[in-house]
Order: sequence, then structure tokens, then C-alpha cells
Amino acid sequence: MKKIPIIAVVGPTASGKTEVGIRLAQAFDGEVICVDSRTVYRGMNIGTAKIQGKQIPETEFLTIHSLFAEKPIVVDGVAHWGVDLVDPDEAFTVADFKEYAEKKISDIVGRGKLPILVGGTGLYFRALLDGLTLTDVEPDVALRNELDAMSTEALAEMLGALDPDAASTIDVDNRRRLVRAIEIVRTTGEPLAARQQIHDVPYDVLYVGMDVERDELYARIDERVAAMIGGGLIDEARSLYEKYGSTSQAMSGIGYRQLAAFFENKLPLRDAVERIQFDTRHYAKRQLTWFKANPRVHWVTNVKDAIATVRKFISVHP
RNA sequence: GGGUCGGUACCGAAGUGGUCAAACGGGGGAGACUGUAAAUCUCCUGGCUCACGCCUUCGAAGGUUCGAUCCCUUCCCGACCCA
Repeated sequence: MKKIPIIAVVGPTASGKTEVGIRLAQAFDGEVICVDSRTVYRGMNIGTAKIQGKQIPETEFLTIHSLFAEKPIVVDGVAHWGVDLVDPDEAFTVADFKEYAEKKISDIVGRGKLPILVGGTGLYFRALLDGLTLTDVEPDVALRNELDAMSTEALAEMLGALDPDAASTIDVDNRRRLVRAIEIVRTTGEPLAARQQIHDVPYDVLYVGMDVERDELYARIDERVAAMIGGGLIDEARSLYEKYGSTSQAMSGIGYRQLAAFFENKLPLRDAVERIQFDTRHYAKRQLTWFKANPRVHWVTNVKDAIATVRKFISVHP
């Protein structure tokens, strides 16, 4: 079976992915799918640096599938999908993303366009493009609450009893992983390894990575955060905070949680803003760790090189 | 001019005779990652070294001591108080 050519634009936050995505889409008749765990939330615009443009009804695109009530955003003639899929009090997981993106890719291909994945959420890319199976075990809130009351050591012990292999494989210092592993093993009765496999993927992916010197990247991040504050992030965060509280998944995002601390008088504004900058830099670092580990990424420093790289790739996929 | 409290690694901040290259936090660096992923977790962070170890550090200079980040003296700097 012939594989579907796909472009994946990866890189840390503030590295210029958005612009490259648009330019590539224009140059190669593509549509963009945002691979971002935060811009899926409606109403979170400034703090997520969500693409801004004209929102148009999905029906104009003759889409075949529609998992979410979404409105793609069109910027400079380029449609962006995967944005504004859920409300901030809803959960959105990798599995949701994977399912959504797979259907969206066939939509785009069905329209004769080139799918261009743009984003910074490493796990989402891996799940979609490396074919992670993502077992059918959905998060069990009650079980998680129960497990959360236990110490990390106790959790590790519990997993050791249920699935020794898993216990020796996963990071036993990481409660969150421990809980998920126990969740899977307990509800399926099968070892974790049986539930976590890799399947073939029908895509032929070209990874384009945005390479920015570290100092430059950090300077851009600081500027961007300052611009967000100047651009109304505080008001945006406040209204979300008032509507959804500080504990929702969406509010755990950088920018929002630090401002929530400010609203609760736990942090002076000045410190909250500085915190946002630090946390964003750390986040960028983690993203870099993820993408640097992928040997398939073609690193570029500008739009022109990105286009050249894609052109070469496309030429072997008539 | 007098007095008090301080000056510790990139920053903040413990330490108060040996067990101190010096707790802890921040920052910085590296890494992990299969349904919270902008989340969560791990390691490193004076120099040389794979390591044992060696070397140089705790404002400066002297001194006491077998031994000083820690005690004494003087000086420099900072904060506050009294004049």
C-alpha cells in the first residue's frame, strides 16, 4: 500500500513553527493540523499563542469526519485544524488527538491537499506517527483518586505485585506513570507490555525541525511572554479562572496556572510573569529533548530552507 | 562620628572549629516519556578526573589552632539605628 506523504513541523515553542506551517501550506497546497495539547481548548488564545485568523464553519470544507464541533481557523488562505476542539473544563488526551488527527488527515488528503502537522507536543506526534497503540483503557477517575492517596513507594509495590515486568520498566519515581500502569493492568488483567505496542502507520513523514540558538530562543520566549501580558493574557486568564477554577486540566497550562496563583494572592504579578518565562523556557527545553531524540528530523533555521527541504521530499512523491 | 546586624558558589539562602566543595531553593545543563504531556519524573551544576583522588573556594589581609566558612584583629563594602 502506498503511504501518504505528510509533513511534520516540530520544534520548541517560539521557534517559528507557525509561520513555517503557513508558508509551507501556501507553497505546497496544504492544510495545517495543529499538534498542540493546549490550543485545542476554546477560549485559551493569548496564553497558548494560538493561531489567530478568520474562523469559518467547518461545513465549508466538506469534511467527512467530525469528532468535535470545530471551526477551522484560516490564516492567509491556509486552513488550520485541531484548534478549539473542546472547552477548558473538558479532558482531552493523546488518544483523542490521535483519533482526531487520523481522520483529519484523510479528510485533507481526500481534498487533494497536503497535510502539514505543526506543533510542539512530542507525545502527540509519537502516538500518531510512530503508531502507538494506546490501549482502550480510559482514565478511571475514581481509581486515580484512590491511588493518589497512596505513597509513591506503595504504588510501586502495588505495580510490582500486579506486573513485575512493568514495575521494572517504568519510572517508579513517577507517580503519574505508576497510576496509569496500575490502571491499565488492573482493569485489563493483562501485563502492561501486552497493551502497549506499536502498529504500522500509513504515512510517509518528513520531519522538519525549527532550529534556533538557545540564547536566541530564550530571548524570544521572554519577549513573547511580555507581549502576551501586554496583549491581555491577564484578562483572558482571569475570566477562565472565574469560569473554570484553577484545577481544570486546561488551567494547568503555562501562563494560566501562574496567573491563577496571582489571582489567589499567592504570587505578586511580577513574580508570576517571571515564573511564566522560566516555566516556558523549561518547557522549550523538554520539547527540544523530545525532538532531538528523533533522528529523522531535518533541522532548518529559516522558512526558505524549510521549503527547500519539503520540495525535495515532495518531488519523490508525485 | 558611634552602634548593631550582615558579606557563602550564577542568584537567594543554610552552615558556625574537623564528618564542608559547603544543606536547600531558584537559575543553568542533560535526559526520560504509550490516555493529565505546556503534564509528570530523573540526573548533573567550583576546577582537573571515568573513578579513587587532587587542587582552588565561603568580602580582603593578617592571627589563634594539629586543623578555620565557623574564633580574634584590622580594613573594605551593604543595611538599619543613634548622632
